[in-house]
Amino acid sequence: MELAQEVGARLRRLRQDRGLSLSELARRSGVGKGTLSELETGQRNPTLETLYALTTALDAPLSTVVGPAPVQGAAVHAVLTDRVQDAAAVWEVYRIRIQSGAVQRSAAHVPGTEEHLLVFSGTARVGPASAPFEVGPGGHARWAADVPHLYEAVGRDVEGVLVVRYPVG
Amino acid sequence: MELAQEVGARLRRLRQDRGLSLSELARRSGVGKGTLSELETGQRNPTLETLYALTTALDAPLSTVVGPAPVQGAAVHAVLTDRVQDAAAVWEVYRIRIQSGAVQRSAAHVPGTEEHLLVFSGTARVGPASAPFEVGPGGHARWAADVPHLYEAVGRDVEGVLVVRYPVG
DNA sequence: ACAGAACGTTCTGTAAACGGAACGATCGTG
DNA sequence: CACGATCGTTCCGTTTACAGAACGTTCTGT
Repeated sequence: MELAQEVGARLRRLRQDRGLSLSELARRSGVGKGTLSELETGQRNPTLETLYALTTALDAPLSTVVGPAPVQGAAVHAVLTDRVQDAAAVWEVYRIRIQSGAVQRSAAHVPGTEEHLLVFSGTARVGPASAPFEVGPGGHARWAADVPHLYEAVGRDVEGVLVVRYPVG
Repeated sequence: MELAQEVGARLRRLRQDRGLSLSELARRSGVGKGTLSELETGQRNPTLETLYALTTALDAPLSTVVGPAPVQGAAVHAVLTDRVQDAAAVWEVYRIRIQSGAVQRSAAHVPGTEEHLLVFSGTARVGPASAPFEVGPGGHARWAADVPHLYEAVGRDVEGVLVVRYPVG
């Protein structure tokens, strides 16, 4: 998808999630109504100032509209917030939400891959498919991800941070 | 600092870190040399397309130039990558680097505050000032931060993720 | 059914972001 | 010392992102 279209779609979604009309957001942000309409439909290439005015009025960080796209699975919704590489390994940090009512299974990753989960809220059932374990709010789990593993929310949805480490190469 | 100036300064720094001349980056990114010069000095309000062309040529995510500013302390360098709030608490996720050769001390935070550290590389000495402990690569530590605590790198610099949880109010 | 208001889109004139050319400054190199 | 190459800045004509007006459409209330 075209960059401007992607950003426009995210803006529109963000605005609608907050129940704002296009006219109302235009008023609050000081951005022209016409400008906003064309931005949301991907017909314009916004300036930094305009994006900033809009995300501020929407009470969202700029990264919400320009950041990487979320990864969506059966029960897992994740967005990459950081990525670090050193001589031996790559670390990827995801903001993760596990939705209750479904189980997400993941195949084995490259040998040496390891995952960490830090739970903010809810209780998760994660780890190797053969022996998963539960982690509650404030808890931490670590498991080898070079075997099949799964993610599941026990009861309410789970919010947290997932860190994946895999060897470089 | 003005937004355009802040972004300009980050672009300049990013380019210089890679040892590129302004002319060379202009050539690689397809962005006009004059445009780039004025951007870096904060005299222009870049469009999304221009920012994208530049960060792509610099092999950096867009968030590097539009993301939040780093927090710098005696030994700790941290940037906030995410912030989540629910009914009971606020969670802040930081990419953290602890530089060796200095100890960073932190006063007690609000009661109920808790910190987690996930170490990517290096060995950290962290936790309550009265009883710190060591965490190596791939390790995880958790401590109460409502008492004085400290951060220190043992040997080489430490890279990792720091998560701070504090009660809402 | 008809006002009136609010919605999102399209139009219009202006300000400014763009690429590229011209410029002086600072290098190495013969 | 020239000479050419490359640096970053300033200038210029074109393109386009902007704010605001004008527009057709969809509600809501009397």
